[in-house]
Amino acid sequence: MLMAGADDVAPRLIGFRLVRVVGGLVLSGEIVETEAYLGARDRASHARGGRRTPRNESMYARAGTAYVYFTYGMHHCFNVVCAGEGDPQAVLVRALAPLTGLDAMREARGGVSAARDLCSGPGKLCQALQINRTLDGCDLCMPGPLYLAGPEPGATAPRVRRDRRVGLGDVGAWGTRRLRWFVTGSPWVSVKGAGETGKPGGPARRNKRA
DNA sequence: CGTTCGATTTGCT
DNA sequence: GCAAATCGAACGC
Repeated sequence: MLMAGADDVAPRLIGFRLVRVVGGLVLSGEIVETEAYLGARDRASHARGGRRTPRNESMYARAGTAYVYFTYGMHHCFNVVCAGEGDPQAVLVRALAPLTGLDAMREARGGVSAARDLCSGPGKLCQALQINRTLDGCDLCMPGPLYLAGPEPGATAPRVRRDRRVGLGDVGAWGTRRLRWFVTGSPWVSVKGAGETGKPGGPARRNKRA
């Protein structure tokens, strides 16, 4: 299931649970928003052009490996590597509906009180679940400090909507492809470009300098 | 070795 | 709406 193209895995991960075990506590949430990064050909990917560096090495690992990177000098983002070894495709997890360990999440988030603000963004959820580069490269398919679990038994499959990816620079046509998936109407998704208006989504943002 | 910039978040205008 | 925060990776010379 995890070994497939990122645009196939991303929508399927919606509804899965992300589980973090730390300090004897279990912090977890249901995945409600994902984005696919399609590998060497994808201009928005860290592996664009086949780039392979110490930072993105995990993207080239086998399906089910975690890719955690540090950005903007202060935030971490968590991805699920999903293609075959040597094929750097990954799914960015952008938001969770918190399930367990809410108090620990609040503390890790610096006293943020609103549950809505705990995991509604890729940087937020990493802070809430204490995910950092020490977890880069870990196996997400086995119970451990960080792993994936299927939807809760009996859970109804959420209605999913798709839209363009968020926060990209100028990546040409790759900026308009609808490679983001999220639960329709969910209050837990990242606010920015939530796409609940029904329109296709505005023009690609952040085109600094010509 | 210097410069640019980022798969973001937050707070202020 | 817009800019600051903050630092390492990537890239040019």
